[in-house]
Amino acid sequence: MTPQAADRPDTVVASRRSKITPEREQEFFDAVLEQIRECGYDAVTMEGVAASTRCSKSTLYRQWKTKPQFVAAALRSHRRVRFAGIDTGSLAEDLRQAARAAGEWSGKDTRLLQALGHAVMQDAELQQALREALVEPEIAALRQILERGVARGEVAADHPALEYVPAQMFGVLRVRPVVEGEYADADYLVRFVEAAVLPALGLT
Amino acid sequence: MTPQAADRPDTVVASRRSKITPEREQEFFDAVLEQIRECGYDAVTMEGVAASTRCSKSTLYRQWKTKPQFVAAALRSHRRVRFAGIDTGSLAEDLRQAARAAGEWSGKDTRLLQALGHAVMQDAELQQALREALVEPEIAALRQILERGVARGEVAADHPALEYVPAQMFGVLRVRPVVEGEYADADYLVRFVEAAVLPALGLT
DNA sequence: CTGACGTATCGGAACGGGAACGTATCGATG
DNA sequence: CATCGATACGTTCCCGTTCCGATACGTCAG
Repeated sequence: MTPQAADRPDTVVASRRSKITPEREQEFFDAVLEQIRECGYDAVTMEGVAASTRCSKSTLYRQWKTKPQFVAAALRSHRRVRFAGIDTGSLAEDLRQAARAAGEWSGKDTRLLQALGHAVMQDAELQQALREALVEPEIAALRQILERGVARGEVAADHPALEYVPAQMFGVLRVRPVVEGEYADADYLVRFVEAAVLPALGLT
Repeated sequence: MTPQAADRPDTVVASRRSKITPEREQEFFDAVLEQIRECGYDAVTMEGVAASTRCSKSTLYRQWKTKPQFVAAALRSHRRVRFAGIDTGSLAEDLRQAARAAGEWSGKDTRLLQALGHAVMQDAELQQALREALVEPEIAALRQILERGVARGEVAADHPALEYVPAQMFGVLRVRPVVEGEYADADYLVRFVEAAVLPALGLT
């Protein structure tokens, strides 16, 4: 169960009949995600991605059988946890930092989530890829922050507001564009945390 | 600037060479909105709407020039304020009632908002129709509830949590399906109001 | 180590198939 | 006699496939 040269034969063993370097692959992924953000999932075309990356449709279809699979692969490559590594020793400060981190999110991934929000209901693989890439890691990281606060005794483990914190953060993030017409930036989110989240948790 | 019979000549002046009664028209609107909820905006077809209402495509295109205009008309006909008429004399109770009202929202209009969320970025008329039909009236009604609470002295007019209440309500409403995998029902929203919103406003 | 050769992959382009928009025709009907 | 429903049509668009020449990688002889 410890394949070393077997599963990644490219860099060392070389050969690699595919001439697509990981960097090149990432260009494809970046391009399709960008087009999704701009035009929505349905409006994205393989031709468009091919054109914008100056590759051919054949190349894309050689690597991924179908458009949803291609998009799902792009999403999986996108997995990154932005709330990770936040641990200041204070729950209030952790949440402020999380808000700040989420603010940089704002434009890019919020639009992605928005654009894929409904397309996801049609394709199970897409659904799972989206959750695993953008939603669950962040939620889990946020819950960890809260649990550490509970462990330090800053909040009671059964405090009723606890369970709503992740939904609140993501909710405000996603909904401000609709309600106020502009994306939620770091400032807005930090103010929100201080005005609503912390007081609800009893952290003054 | 006060055309009365001119812009709505149908009901009273009647006759109207169009044989489409307002009830029939509403059937078209209901059908297209339902299909949008199920399949998303892009996947909705005029043929599908025609089939499901047993009318012909020609009939639809005689009344509305294009698909976005048709959908926009359907949205405009959908305008209904669900938070209106809430006035119990207590801010906390008003907010609980609003949460309950929003819970019935949940399935139908949340899915609609989700499905149109990105299509709206392409067509300005759609954008405006969606905001006027589903978003602004509810926000305005919610703000009125808050203002009455301020007027009664239940909350300070400059309480920092005030401005975030609408975004919080809508945010949690829209995001719970993504975070927890199920729609936000009335119970969930009322618990949320009591656990998070009211404490943040200092209403115990 | 070097240089030529075979071959698999690449990019380009064209193609078939299908779906949906929007138009047009036509008979039926009230 | 205008409007309805049905149907067929032209157009456009995109998915996914296929073919072809060009290119560059990997290999091996010298």
